[in-house]
Amino acid sequence: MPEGPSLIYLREKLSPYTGKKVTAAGGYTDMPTAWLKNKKLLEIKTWGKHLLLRFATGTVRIHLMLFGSVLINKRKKVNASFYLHFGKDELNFYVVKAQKLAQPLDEIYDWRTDIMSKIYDSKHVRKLLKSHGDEMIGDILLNQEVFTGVGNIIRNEILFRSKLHPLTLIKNVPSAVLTILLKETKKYGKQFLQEKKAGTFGQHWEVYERKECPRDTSAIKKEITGKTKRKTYYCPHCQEKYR
DNA sequence: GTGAATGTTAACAG
DNA sequence: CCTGTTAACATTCA
Repeated sequence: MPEGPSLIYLREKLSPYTGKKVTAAGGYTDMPTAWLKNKKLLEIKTWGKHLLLRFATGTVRIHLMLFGSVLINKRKKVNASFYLHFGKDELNFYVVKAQKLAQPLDEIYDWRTDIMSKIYDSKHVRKLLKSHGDEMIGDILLNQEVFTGVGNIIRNEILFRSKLHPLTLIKNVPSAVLTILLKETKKYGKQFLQEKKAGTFGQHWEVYERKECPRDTSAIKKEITGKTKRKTYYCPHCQEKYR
């Protein structure tokens, strides 16, 4: 479920509950839940892969990690790690991490790096990249402080679409290529969201889980690259490694 | 039945 | 202390 665009979609599905009052809250999460009773859900926000449920006295931050899921007015057989009831309606969160945030969200989060944010600022991201010159582009794309909301699928797809090799050092990425990458990040994020909504997600991957490069039919490589312990899919033929 | 996966981090080893 | 590895997560899919 979770990369930045999935969270936007989730927020949309939960939006009817903004302004509604919580009648019960619980779950096996470590987070205390008693404080939520009779509180009105004021706002739902996201920061990358964080779902933020804001109440007057604090915010619930939910992370779906790899296995998380959310059901509205439905239940699984297993217990929810967190749930909220709004009268007859219920939101059930499974295998999620929930945490209470006390501070105002603007003090915690920099919205400029969130690829799905209205105020996403690619110039700012470019500036952040300067201090990571000796790291590899494939690694930095999963750094949530820099590319907030990018996950492994987005990472692989935008590297391919930018014809950029994951092992390229950030300082060696030509400025024009970086511009393309930043543009593709935003663009593919939008496409990801549209496909989620349309139910066609996964049908248009160009490199992720593909065997063959759609540009030149050469073999796609699948291996752990860089420091991040995640599988990288790339075309060694058309994704250039700049030195 | 097995292994891998859209993620993160605490715990541990060296 | 710093750095890297591993396990864990009331999972789910091919």
